Amino acid sequence: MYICSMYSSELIKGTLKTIVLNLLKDNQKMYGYEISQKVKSMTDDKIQITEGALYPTLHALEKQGDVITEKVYIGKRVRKYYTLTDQGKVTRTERVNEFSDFMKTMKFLLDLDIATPNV
Amino acid sequence: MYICSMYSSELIKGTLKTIVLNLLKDNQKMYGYEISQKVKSMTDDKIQITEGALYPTLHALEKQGDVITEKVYIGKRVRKYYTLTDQGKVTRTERVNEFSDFMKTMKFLLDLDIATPNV
DNA sequence: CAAATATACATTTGATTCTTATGTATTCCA
DNA sequence: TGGAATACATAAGAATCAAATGTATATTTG
Repeated sequence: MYICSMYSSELIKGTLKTIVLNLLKDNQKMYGYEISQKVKSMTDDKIQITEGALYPTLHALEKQGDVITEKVYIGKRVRKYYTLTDQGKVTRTERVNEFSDFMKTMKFLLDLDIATPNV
Repeated sequence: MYICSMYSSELIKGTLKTIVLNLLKDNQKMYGYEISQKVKSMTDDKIQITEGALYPTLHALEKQGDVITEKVYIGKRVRKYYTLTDQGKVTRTERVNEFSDFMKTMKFLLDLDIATPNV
C-alpha cells in the first residue's frame, strides 16, 4: 500500500490523533485498516493515512488509555478493534475543541475571515 | 525569551511558513523579531513563535528564493528585513489556498460542519 | 546609575511525528 | 494461479518544532 496525501505532509501533522479519536466516537468500534479507508473515502482521497503513521498512533492512544483493543478473527486473519474509553471521550472533545479554536485563530491570521463588527 | 504556545505544538507544525509568508504580503517588509511579536499580538498570545523555529524558517525561505533580505542598522544593533520575492508571492498564495482547503476537509472530517443540502 | 527587561540576531540538541520502505500472512477475484 | 486487496507491524530517515544557550545592544525603572 503506497500512500501519499495531496496536502503538504506538514499540515496533517498533529491532527492524526484527533481524526482517529473523532472517528471512533462516531463509529464506536473500528479497526486500523477500516479507519484508513474511512478517512480516504470521507476526504475524497485528499487525506490518506500511511500505515507507518496510523499503527504507531493507535498504539500510542492505547498506551495513554484513550482506547482499548479487542482482537477478532475473521477466518485466520486477525482484526484489532479499537474502542474509545471514557478518558478517550474526554480527550477527543479536548482535541477537537483545540483544533476548532486553532482554525479560528489561523483564519484570522491568514485573512480568511471577513471582519466581524465590534459591539 | 521563553515561549510556548497554548496549542499542542503539533498543530502549529507545517503552518509556520504560511503564517510568515502571509504576514510579509500584508506588511511588505518585516524583521524576525517584529514577525514574532506581530503573531503574538494578533493571536492574543495564543501563537508564540519560538526563535528556534522562526530563524531557521526565515533562512529556509531565503534559501528557496521566497524572500530576500536587507540588513539595517538601528544604532549599533542590526535588523534583518525580509521582503517577499515574486516567487514568494506565488508560494504564499499556494500555501494559503492549500491551508484553506485543508481546513474545509478537516471541518467535514471532524463534524464541525452543518450538513449542506445536496442539489 | 545599576539592574532588569526588551530588543535582535543566531545555533544546537532533542522530541515528536510523519513518510518511505520493508516484512508477514490471508483472502478474494479474474 | 497470480495479482490485488485486506490486515497487521516495525525500522530507518526526514522534517519541523521547543527548549536551551549564546552574544550583544537599548531601554526602562527603581
